[in-house]
Amino acid sequence: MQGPRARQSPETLACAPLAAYDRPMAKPRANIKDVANRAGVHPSTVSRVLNPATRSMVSDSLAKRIMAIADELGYRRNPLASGLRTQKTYTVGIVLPDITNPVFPPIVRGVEHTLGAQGYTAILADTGSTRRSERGIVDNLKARQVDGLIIAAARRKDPIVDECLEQGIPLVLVNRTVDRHNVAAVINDDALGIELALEHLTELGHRRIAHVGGPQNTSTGYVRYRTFLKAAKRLGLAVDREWVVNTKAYTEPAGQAALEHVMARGKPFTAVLAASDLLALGCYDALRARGLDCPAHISVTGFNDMPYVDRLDPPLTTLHIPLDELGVQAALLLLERIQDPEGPAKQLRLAPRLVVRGSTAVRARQHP
Amino acid sequence: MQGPRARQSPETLACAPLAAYDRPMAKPRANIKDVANRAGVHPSTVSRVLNPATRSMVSDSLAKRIMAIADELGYRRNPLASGLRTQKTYTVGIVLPDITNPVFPPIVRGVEHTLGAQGYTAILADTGSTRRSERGIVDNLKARQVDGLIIAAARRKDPIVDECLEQGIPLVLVNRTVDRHNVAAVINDDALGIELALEHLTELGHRRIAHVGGPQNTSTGYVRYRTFLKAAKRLGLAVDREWVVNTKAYTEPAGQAALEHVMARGKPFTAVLAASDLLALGCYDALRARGLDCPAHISVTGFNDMPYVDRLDPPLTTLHIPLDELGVQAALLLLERIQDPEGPAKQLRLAPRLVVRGSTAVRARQHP
DNA sequence: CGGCGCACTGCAATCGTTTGCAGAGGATAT
DNA sequence: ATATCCTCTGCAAACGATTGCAGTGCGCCG
Repeated sequence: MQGPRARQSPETLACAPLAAYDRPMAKPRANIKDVANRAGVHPSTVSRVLNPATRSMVSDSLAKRIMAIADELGYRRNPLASGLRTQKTYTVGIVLPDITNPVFPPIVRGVEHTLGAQGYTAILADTGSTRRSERGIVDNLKARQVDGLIIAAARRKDPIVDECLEQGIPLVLVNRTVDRHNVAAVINDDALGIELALEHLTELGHRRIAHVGGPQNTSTGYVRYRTFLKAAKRLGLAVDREWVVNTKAYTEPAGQAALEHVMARGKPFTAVLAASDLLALGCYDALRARGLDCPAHISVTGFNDMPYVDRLDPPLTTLHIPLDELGVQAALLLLERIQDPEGPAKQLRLAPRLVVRGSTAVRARQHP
Repeated sequence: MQGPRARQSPETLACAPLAAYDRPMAKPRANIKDVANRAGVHPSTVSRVLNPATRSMVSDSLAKRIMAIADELGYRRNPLASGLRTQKTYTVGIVLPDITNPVFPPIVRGVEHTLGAQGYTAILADTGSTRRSERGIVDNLKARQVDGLIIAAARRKDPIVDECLEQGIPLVLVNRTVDRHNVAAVINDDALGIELALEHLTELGHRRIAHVGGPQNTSTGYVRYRTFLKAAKRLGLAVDREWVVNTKAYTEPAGQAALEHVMARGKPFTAVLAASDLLALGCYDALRARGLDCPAHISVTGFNDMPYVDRLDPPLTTLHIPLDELGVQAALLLLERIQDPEGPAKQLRLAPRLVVRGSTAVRARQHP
C-alpha cells in the first residue's frame, strides 16, 4: 500500500524537488532517527535528551546541540510509537450521556483546558441518550489505552465503573457518583441544594409542593428525591405521594409528562420543585398547556443553573453549580490519580447556591 | 519502570493465582501473539483473519477457528501498534472555538455519532475563545496522526487550513468556510438567511434597520454583513453606516456593546438584524438597559436558532439551521475524503429556514 | 605506569501489528 | 511421473520510540 518510497534524509529532500513525482507530496515528518543522524549520535541519545526525566544523563553541550537540531527539523515525538513502548498515551476519555445537554459543555471545557495544560488530550465519548452501547464506547477508550477516564454519566450501580476500578484504570466521576465508596468524584451537594430550594418555597408561603424527580438510578435523582421527602417532613409539610413523580431521564419531555401526570391526579399544589433545569423547562410546558402561569399560579424551581436559564420566560429560580469548576477539579483529581493510582480516592463536594429569579413567587390564592 | 514480569500465556494465568503478587493486578490484555500461540499458528495469520481485507487469504475453517479463539480470549487489536504500522489511527480531530457556545454541541454530536458508527473516534479540541495557541492544538492533533480534521472555527484566511491542505490531511470545514476554494465544507446559505430575515422585517413595516454584524474575518460574519448591505439596497431601504456595527466575536457582551454603540449615535431605528443568536441576546440586554421593549419598541432577529432561544423572553425570531445535520454531513464528507483524498472537494450548502417568534413585530410608532 | 571509577553514549531488544516475499504442499495438466 | 500452478501459511522486517545493559574513553590516584 505505501510504496517502496525510501525515507530520505532532510538534506536530500531539500535539494531534490525533481525526485518528487508523487502527487500530494506527503512530507514524512522528521524522525527521531533523522535527528540522530543529523547530530551524528544514536537515537537513544536523542530520546534521552528529549525526555526531561533522562535529560541529565546526557552532557549539557550535546543536549543543547541535539535540541537545536530537533526543532530545526521540526521534530515531534510520535505519540503512537511512544505510547506503544511506554504504555502512556497522554490521552484521557471523557464519557457523557449527551453533549447536547447544556450542563455538560462547561464541564467539558473545564476538563479539557486543565488537562490540555498538562499535555493531555481529551477524547470525547458521547454515549448518546440512547445508550448506544455505552459498554462498547468505554471498551474502545480502553483499547486506545487512555491514561484515565472521566465519567459524567455514572449510574448508582454501574458495572462499567466497577470494571474500570478492577482493572485499575484511573477514574474520576463528575456530576454524578455511584453508591459504592472509594471512587474519586467531584459532585455538588445535592441534599443541601434541595433543602435550600424547599426552604425558599416555604418561605414564600408554599405548603403543597410537588416534586418532579430525576432517574432514581442516578445519584443526583436519588439524593434529590430522598432529600425532598426528608426535608419536607422536617419542615412540617404534608408529604403526599400524589405530588411526586420520578422521571426516566433528565429531559424536557420527561419533565412535562411527569408534571402532567401529577396534575392529572387532581390534587392541588402551588409549587413544583424539579430535580433539574431541563425538567423544570418541561414543567413550564405542562403548565402552559393547562393555561397556568408561572409564577402567578405555580412556582417552579430547577437545579444546575445551566446557561441561559436566566433569560427564559420566566427566568428560572434554580441552584447554581460552578460547572466549569466541577470540570477543572475533576481534571486535577484525575491527574493526581494518574500520578499515584494507589492514593486515596478523594471526593469533592461543592456547595450549590440558590439563585432566586422570576419563576418563584409568593403563594397565590387559587391553584389547579 | 515496568518490571520484568514475564508475559504469561493465558493458560498459565488461569491456573496460577499464586503467582499474582502484584497489587492492582493489571491484567495484560490478550495479544495477537497469544491468540496465535493458542491457535498454533503464526501471528501474521491471525492478523490476516482479523482484517476484513485480507480475510480471504486464509482458509475458511482456520479463519473460523481463529476468530473463535480470538473472542474467547477477548482479544482486541491494539490501535497504537496498528496505527504505528499502518499510519491509520481511526481518529479524527474536531476543532472548535468554544464548546460552550450552544451552536456547537449539536454539531459535535452529529459528527461524533456518524463517525463512531464507522469505527472512528473523535478527539475534541476546544481552542478556547482565547485562542490558546490554536496552532499548537492542531499540531498536537497532527502529531497524533488523526486520519482527518473537522474544523468549525475557520477564519476567512486561515493559515492552519492552508497548512493542512498542503500536507494533504483530509479536511472538512463546518459552519464556517474560508475564502479560497477547493476545500470541502458544510455550511448554511448565509446570504439566503439574511435576505429572509430582512424581507421579514420589511414586511412588518420596518424601514430603518440596524445590523449588529459578526467578525469580518469569518465567512459567516462577512457574508451576512455584505448581504445585509446589498439586500437593504435592493429593498430600497436607506443604508446608513450609522446603523451598522461589526463585532469582534460572537458573544453576548460583544452584541450588547455593539448595539449600545449604535444607539449612542442617536440615529433612530426600529429593528435590529443580528448576525447570530448570541449577538441578538446581547441586543436584548442593550435594549433592556435603555428601558426599551422588544418587540414593542424594537424588533430583533438572530441567526442559528440555537437551542432554547424559543423559550427566551421574548422568544427569538431567527433562522433555523439543522445543526445536527450539519455535523452528520460534515462527517460523511470527511469519510469520503479519507477514502479518496484526491477526490473533488465538495461544498454542501444547507438552506436556513426563517422561524418567526416573538421578538419581531409590526413597526411601532415611537422609537429611540 | 597501571588500575579503578565515573560520566557518557551506543547497542539491541522490546512494545503489538502488518505485509512483501518465499516456501510448503496439494492438485492439475502434460 | 514430472512440471506447473495455486492456495495457504510462515518468516522477518518494518513502524518510531524507550531503556537495561554494556561498553568507551577519560581523569585521577596510588
